[in-house]
Amino acid sequence: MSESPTSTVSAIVHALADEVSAGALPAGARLPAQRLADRFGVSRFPVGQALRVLAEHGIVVATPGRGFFVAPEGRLPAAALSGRRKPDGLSAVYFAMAEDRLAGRLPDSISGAALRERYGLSRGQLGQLLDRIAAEGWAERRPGYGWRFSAVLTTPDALEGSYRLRLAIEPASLLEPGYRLDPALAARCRAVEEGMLAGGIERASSDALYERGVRYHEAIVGASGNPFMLEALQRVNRVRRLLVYRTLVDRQRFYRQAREHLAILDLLEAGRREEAAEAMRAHLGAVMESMAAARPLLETGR
Amino acid sequence: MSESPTSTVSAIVHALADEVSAGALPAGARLPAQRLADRFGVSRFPVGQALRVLAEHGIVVATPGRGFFVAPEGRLPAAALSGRRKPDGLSAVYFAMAEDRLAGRLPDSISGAALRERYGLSRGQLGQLLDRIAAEGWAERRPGYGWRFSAVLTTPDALEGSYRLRLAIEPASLLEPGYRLDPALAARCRAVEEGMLAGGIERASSDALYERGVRYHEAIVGASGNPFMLEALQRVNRVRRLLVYRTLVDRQRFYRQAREHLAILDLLEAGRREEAAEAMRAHLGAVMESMAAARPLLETGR
DNA sequence: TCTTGCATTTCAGACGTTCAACATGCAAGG
DNA sequence: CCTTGCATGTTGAACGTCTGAAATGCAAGA
Repeated sequence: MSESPTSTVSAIVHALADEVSAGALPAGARLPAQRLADRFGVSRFPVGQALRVLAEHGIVVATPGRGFFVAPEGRLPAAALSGRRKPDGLSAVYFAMAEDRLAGRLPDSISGAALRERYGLSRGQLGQLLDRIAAEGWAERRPGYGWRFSAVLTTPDALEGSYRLRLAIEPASLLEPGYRLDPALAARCRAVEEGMLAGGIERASSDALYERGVRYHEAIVGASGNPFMLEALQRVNRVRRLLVYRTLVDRQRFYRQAREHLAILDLLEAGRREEAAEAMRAHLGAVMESMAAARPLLETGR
Repeated sequence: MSESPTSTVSAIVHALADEVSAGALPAGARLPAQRLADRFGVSRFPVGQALRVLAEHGIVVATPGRGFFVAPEGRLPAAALSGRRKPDGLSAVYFAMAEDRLAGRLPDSISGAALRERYGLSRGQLGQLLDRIAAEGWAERRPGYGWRFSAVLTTPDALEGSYRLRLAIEPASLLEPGYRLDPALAARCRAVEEGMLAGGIERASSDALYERGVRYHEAIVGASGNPFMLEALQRVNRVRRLLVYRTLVDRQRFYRQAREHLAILDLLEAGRREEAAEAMRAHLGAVMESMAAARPLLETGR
């Protein structure tokens, strides 16, 4: 606990905690470092560190000289650890910047030095951040010095445009030859949606609701096996998050969305893909309409 | 001529050379540095350098103390300069790397140091390159060290998948509300296509043919005003270039393409967008079929 | 033989420095 | 008055160094 785990190590820690917590790794299961290393695509070194961290939390037990095993009473601490991932520090700045920008607190044009000053970033951090933002399309380098924020995202049309792209891609993805929705994945999606209907919508933060929707749609489109379609959707979703932050969410409409998500899953699992595509079209159209109703909120600013 | 022009300066040089060559800037026109600087969004400094370069080429004349003017006989050297842009050094490595990868000369997994060694790159250069490649989706950082090339692009399906994304996006873009094709842009597109039919197809390199097609489609989709659709198309086109390099082009089919391009322009300018969308669908479908016929070539490797 | 634990080697990111390129203010001239 | 030319201040990218982290090889033990 004294050490601050690096990204790789903590990723492994959380992945294993998840599996123990979910019961995928039963108590007493052996955990050979080499096996785990292969699975995560890393060497045994960070795996060993991760196991030591897990041992400190009582999730696994170390038998000196013989290896690591899942602790008999490991599921509880695993569940505790599984929840709280440390938030990326840079992401916080990213959202702060997006918020500042959308609220009009950042000028159209600004130098990198000014941004570093404002957000307290090092050179490298600012570089990463702005590269990411530039890739998402809401800022670009100016010739010469500095950066220019593009006006695209501040217009109310932007959100609508993002939905129209989804309307073009998502139904089409369901009709891709070779479409195959993994049953296990479908079951997980179904469980999430049903959990939402059974009270989850009230409990979840609006951030979590957005995440859930994104994951559902990306899973459905990803099953098409067309990486270009999936990537286009992922990109538009990353930007859409910024826009959605500024709309008030009507929690009621998430019930309808969840039911529609389930209906689409039903159709897909029954192999009725044309109907599923039509349902997806209707679903997105409905979401778009309910969004258009909330549109005045966008224009008033914060 | 002795100096090696920086990117900003050479961009201005070529932009001005283009305008002089096209006759947009008539002989004797005055070229105030401040005006040009505002137009390009930079300061007077690089503009002054660019003007000096143009003076060396005889495209403009400097009247000491009074400023720069387009040279009476400036159009010829301008046309000469307008053609040959200096190719980005990093781009050459990029294509070499793509070529090596698609030909199987690069392993699935490789460390950054090995890549730097192989292509003679500095740390920063390799970073830029791999970030770009990662953004395009054909390589990704491995946890730990090194990079992993994704298998996606080496499969023959990839090219087909890229067309199916375009098939979803492009016709839809023509039906976007607010679609407006700038008449001047339409005229330029038309001129290019007609030039192609009138012998341009035989003269152009296959690289130029690809460029021409991309520009046409991106112009058409860009007129939708939906930045998400345009960006999705641009991204898929960047990757598609790599795949197309490995297919043999049948020059004959470009005649048919050019005619279809013109027919779509006709429909758009007549405001018959639904029909244009349908024609675009048919056009892409035809291209995809002719590509499928060439598919065995992809599988044999170089 | 397979495993862990340790030591060595390799690697890439962070940091600070240097330098070329750009912005800007000012003086001089048409 | 507007323009150019020059001098000064600012910015960001390239380079080299350094440090922490990961890969790898090897020995010991179950």
